[in-house]
Amino acid sequence: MEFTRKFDFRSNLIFNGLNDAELNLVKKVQEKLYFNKGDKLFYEDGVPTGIFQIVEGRIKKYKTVLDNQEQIIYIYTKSDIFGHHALLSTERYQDTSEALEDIIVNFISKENFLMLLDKIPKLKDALLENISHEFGVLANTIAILAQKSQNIRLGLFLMVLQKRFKAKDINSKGVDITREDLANIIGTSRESLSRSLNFLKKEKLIKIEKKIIVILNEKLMESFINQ
Amino acid sequence: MEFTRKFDFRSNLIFNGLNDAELNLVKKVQEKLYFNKGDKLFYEDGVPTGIFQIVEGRIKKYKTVLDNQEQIIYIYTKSDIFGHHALLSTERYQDTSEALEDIIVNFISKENFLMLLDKIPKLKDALLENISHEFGVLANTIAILAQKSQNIRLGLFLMVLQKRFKAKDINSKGVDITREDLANIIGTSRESLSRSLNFLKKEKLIKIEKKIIVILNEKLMESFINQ
DNA sequence: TTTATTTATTAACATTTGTTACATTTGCAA
DNA sequence: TTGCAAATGTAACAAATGTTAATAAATAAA
Repeated sequence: MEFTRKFDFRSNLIFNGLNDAELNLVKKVQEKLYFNKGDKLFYEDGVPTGIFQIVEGRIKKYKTVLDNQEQIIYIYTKSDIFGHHALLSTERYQDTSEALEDIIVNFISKENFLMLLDKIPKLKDALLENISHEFGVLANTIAILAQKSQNIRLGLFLMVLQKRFKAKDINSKGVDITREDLANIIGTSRESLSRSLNFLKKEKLIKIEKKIIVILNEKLMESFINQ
Repeated sequence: MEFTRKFDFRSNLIFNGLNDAELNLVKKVQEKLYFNKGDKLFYEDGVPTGIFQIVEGRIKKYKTVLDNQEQIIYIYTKSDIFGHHALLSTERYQDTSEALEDIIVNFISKENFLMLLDKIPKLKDALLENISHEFGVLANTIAILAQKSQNIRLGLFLMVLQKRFKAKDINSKGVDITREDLANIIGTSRESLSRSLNFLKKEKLIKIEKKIIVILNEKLMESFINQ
């Protein structure tokens, strides 16, 4: 399977198969919401309120471990849909989602979303397909986190993020993300992450300009990751 | 949320809401299959053939990383259902499933399963609920693997496995699993796992009898995990 | 601008984990 | 049983990562 697909949720495709009438139904119940950088759209253990689709900006979804540790599960970008898992599992939110910058999202309340599921049968199929795919993405993530060294984990997630950011934002110059967040993606500390960034720089696999990390040669990086 | 539930797929509940007529439909298309220890029920990258429910025995589901590394994603036990993700995501199998002992499974072919989905609408809802829940389980797993030390990872997965094995098998005396498999669950080497097992023994959190690992005091182990 | 505050980097040292090599135990077949 | 092969355990050393503390750079506030 293609590299990107193995680590990408592709949740933006959920509404893809709908016809115009069905899309109008969706649009009718969407509510545009604005959040500031650092705002939390929902909290771990909170009661699910609805689902979100990003119009502009990025959010991080993370789990808190013992109050002082944070593990980022995914960085969502423009057009991605999230928050549906908790709704469909009839459990509480399993994670927290927080805006990485000022963002705009389309919100659909739980009641409206369940109504849509009722009126548009193929939506259920699309969701089944999407969540099953996302399950595979998390399984891939587990394998990488558990089996790979820090340098390789970093290289891999930098590839994933650069491709994702460039696909969603024509102006993206590379991976612009705080070191703290990047450390919480690959499961290490800020200090130790710095060391790994230095290693990749020394190997001429990346450069850093104004804190933005740029992969210099994707082919080389891929062979580094697969070593 | 309850400790066990956070790490348990609960896939055995998928057929739970069905009435007698619907259950009969399911039974009619189930085919009993026998596998020997070490047999593989399906392979990573293989075309999905159908779904499986364990009648007797256990299987491990794992991903292969670069031919020489193996990451176990889950240990399935009696009554668990698996193999549905690949079918629903319309992708290839994302992992390999292998019998840990001689096993019996009920198999439902892809065609029959899709027929069941068509004839029993609530089955789709049950699957949506289950896979959404499983998504949360994998997210929890990621957080533990990425954020916790080896000793704590070991303690936690021993708890999860002991509870799972005892719930499904009245005769279970503890965690009976090869060291290689246990290492591939917590993401370490056999040698290093030995060291961690020794540590837990020294702390009087476990004992090992005839290779079977037994947690001596679940309360104590829980507070160790949450330190 | 200047200053304050946050964020990032670096270095030194401690701890954990990986690796290699070998010893021991266990399970199974002859 | 006996002997062999596989699985498990141990020890010593190497490498990777965690941690603490100090410095530097970038950003926000005055």
